[in-house]
Amino acid sequence: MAYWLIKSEPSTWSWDQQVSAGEEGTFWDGVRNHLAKRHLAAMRLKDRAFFYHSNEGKAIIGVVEVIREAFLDPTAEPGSLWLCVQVKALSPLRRPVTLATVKAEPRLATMALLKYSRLSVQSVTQDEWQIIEELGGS
DNA sequence: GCCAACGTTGGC
DNA sequence: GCCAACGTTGGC
Repeated sequence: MAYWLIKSEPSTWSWDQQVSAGEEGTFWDGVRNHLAKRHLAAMRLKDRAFFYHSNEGKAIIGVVEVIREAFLDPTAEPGSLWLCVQVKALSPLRRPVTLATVKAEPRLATMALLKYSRLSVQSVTQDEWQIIEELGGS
């Protein structure tokens, strides 16, 4: 199983909204960056992703599961090849892991979140995943 | 093919 | 509100 991190501004799409979407989940659409697209394409059913609130919140707040692998993003211009996946909320972290906490943890110094702060779909290593789950209280 | 201008993202 | 990082656009 692979691990990811997806970002959303809570004013656009929040963790609470993701939870409200329930088992059906939602299309994770609107990604318009080629590296992010490659990550979407590499996602497999049952992969997990951290849900990160950017701008307001600045914290990893929950975990989602990939419930449909990459398909053409219906919100993209006709003819373009942007992709999206479908995800559903799995569980919140008991304690959100803030950006400050990630920065303060030496073992997370190489995380994409710090290095490529503007990338909206990032991959997460298994080590990073476990450390963040620990920090999040699970 | 280079690079300046500009728009967007996202942290502070 | 500012600004750094980065992607895109368009003139040359």
